[in-house]
Amino acid sequence: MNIKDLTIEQLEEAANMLKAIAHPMRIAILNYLDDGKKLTVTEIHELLKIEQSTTSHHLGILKDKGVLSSKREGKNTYYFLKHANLSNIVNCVSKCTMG
Amino acid sequence: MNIKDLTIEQLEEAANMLKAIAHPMRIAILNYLDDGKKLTVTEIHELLKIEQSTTSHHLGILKDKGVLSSKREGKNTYYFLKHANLSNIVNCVSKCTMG
DNA sequence: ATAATATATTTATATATTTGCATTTGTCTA
DNA sequence: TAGACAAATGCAAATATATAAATATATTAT
Repeated sequence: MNIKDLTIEQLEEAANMLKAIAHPMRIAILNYLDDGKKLTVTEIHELLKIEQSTTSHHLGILKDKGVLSSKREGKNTYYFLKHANLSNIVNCVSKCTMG
Repeated sequence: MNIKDLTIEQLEEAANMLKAIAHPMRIAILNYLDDGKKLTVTEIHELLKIEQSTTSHHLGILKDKGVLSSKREGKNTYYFLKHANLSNIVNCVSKCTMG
C-alpha cells in the first residue's frame, strides 16, 4: 500500500500519535525513555518537576495514543516506549532544534 | 550536546514543529510533497478538497514552523519540504497506522 | 482493618486550534 | 488601468487542549 493512499481514518490516527508527542513535557518524557528504559510516574514527576496529576495525565495521553505502554509492579507503574523506533521521531525533531 | 539536555526553549521548538505536522490534512499535504515535489496552493486545495483559505492557513502553519518553504512564481506559490528528512517523520508515523 | 504510598480521575478554568466566510493583497493579461 | 486569477489575512464560532487542585482508587505493610 502506498503511503499517499492513507484513508482519512489513518491520517487521523497518525495525527493523534504525533499530537500526543507534540508537547514540550511529553517530548522530555520520551527523551528519558530511550533505549528501552522504564520509569515510574513519580520518577518522571520528580525529574520534570511538574505536578503528579499532570504527569499522570501526560503519560495517559501517550499511552492512549499508542506511544507508550505501562506495566504495574506493586505500587508503581512503569512506563516505556511501545515501539523503539518512535524515539527516532523525537531524535529527528530534537536534532533540528540543536543546529 | 546530549539530546536529554534540551532546554525548555528547545523542547518547545521541537514541540511546535511536531504540532505543525500533527494534523490529518497537514500530514496529507506532506505525503504529497515527498521526493522534492512542489505544489501550489490551488493544487493542494483541489487534491485535498478543502477550502482555499483553509489550505493556505495550513501551509502557513507548516511554513511558519520550519517544515515547508515556498517560492512564488507568477500568480502561483509553490510549497515544498524544507528538509527532505522531515518526510521520514511522516513515513514513520504513517507506517504505524498501516500495520 | 488501618495507614502509607503510588497512581488515576474528576472537575473547573484558562488557553489554543480549526474552520470557513468575507475581504484584501499580489500578479498577470488584455 | 480594468478584469481575472491566485494566495493570504482578519474575524468569529465551535471545538479541543493544558493545568492543577481535590478526590478517588489501588497496592503494600503493619
